Amino acid sequence: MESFDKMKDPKGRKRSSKRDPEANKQLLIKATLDTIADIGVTDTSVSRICERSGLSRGMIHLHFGGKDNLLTAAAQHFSAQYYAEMDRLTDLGSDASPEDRVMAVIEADLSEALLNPRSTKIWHAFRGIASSHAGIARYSSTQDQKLVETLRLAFKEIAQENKRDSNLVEDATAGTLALLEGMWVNYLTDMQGFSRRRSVDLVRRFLCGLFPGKFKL
Amino acid sequence: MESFDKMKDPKGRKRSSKRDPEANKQLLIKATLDTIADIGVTDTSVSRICERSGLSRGMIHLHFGGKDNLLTAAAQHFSAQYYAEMDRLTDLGSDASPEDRVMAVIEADLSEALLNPRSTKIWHAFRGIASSHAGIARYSSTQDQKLVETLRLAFKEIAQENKRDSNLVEDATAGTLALLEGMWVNYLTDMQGFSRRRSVDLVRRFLCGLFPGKFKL
DNA sequence: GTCACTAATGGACGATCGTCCATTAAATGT
DNA sequence: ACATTTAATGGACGATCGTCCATTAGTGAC
Repeated sequence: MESFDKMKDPKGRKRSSKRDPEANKQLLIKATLDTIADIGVTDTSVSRICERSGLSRGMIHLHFGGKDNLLTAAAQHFSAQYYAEMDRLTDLGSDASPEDRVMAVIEADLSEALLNPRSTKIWHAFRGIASSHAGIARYSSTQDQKLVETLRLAFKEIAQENKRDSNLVEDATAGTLALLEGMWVNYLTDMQGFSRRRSVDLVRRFLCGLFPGKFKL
Repeated sequence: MESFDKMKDPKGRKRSSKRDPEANKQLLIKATLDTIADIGVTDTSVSRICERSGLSRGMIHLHFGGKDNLLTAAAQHFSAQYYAEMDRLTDLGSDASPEDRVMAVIEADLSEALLNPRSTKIWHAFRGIASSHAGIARYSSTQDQKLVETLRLAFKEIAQENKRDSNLVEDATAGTLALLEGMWVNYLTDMQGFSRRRSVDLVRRFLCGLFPGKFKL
């Protein structure tokens, strides 16, 4: 009747036709994020998530111990995926100029890979409930330490050439992240009228003002 | 037994001891916003709102026709209140310099009157569900036409003195609003570590870079 | 093939959701 | 004073919520 071929894992072992707890956990997380992006957190219920994932209603309690934990896991997954993609997109050679490294972060953050309808909706949905959901709050901050450090270091290199007061580096870092936040909001509010190129240029222009001579054009 | 004095309206007529539909509508809106700030949109139910307002459960359907409409009305009220307060705080004399007018907007937006735990939580809660709630979406945009126009006009006056390309005014306007958005997010994320003065100075510094010689110190 | 074990199912459960309405209470008109 | 109108109440209603568990099904060991 049917071929009983076992689907092979990348690692070659384990992984049969049915029964794959880890895959199902990922499937539930995916379904959760898709549902949030589609109909909003408010209407995202256990039933709806299971319905979308094609799994049974008991799975959430089985694998995550409840809806709240699934939501937290989804937020964590989403955050990790964002920063992983950010890393991938900003992997310049180690000899890249600090300006280029800063601009790489900006362009990555505003690229379609990171800034798209799905991610913006999810991001703001999580942020909106973060203050009443401790688990999610941990993953709804832009203050990823590594990314902040990347910017801070780059700005430091730029600043010490034309030495200025110490706050410049901190202000440039915080200001850049704040500007990017604002761009995401603009995108969420009006996706049609949003222009990635114009947004990149706007941030660049602000940085050009902060570091005269740098970030030109 | 009891004095039957009618409480007098400012207008002197109408307004008795009980039965005040308009006041109850406002009470419900207030209770809705307080509940959202307190326990989040997700847990804000009809019962909880009524419980907080001290009114009966039937009132919402009676006065607003349903929860959704109440939420929309609350978003509208919140937005209107924000802009009214913004107006009040930026009511400089008509001879104020454009720089002062811009800085007034920035300082108002970051003042405790507008930026406080309650307003930030409500604001982001509404924004989070805006994309799945058409009624709320209309009131969760920073793009209040009047405020944008205020900034645009001020930047125009500044720009034409040291004439530059046409995009400068638009970029300064959009960038300022984006920076302020980012500051609100910073505040929501870390209220303890947030400094109003430093945030104002950060925005000023970016503008100083954009308009050399202006916005100094 | 049998057994032990774990993944997965889907329905039962009480709680709560939002809506609606018959009833009561207050204000107004005559 | 009484009738009319409108505000306000609070419980009934079915639907859906999230949790939990008895049961079934798939897997690996022997």
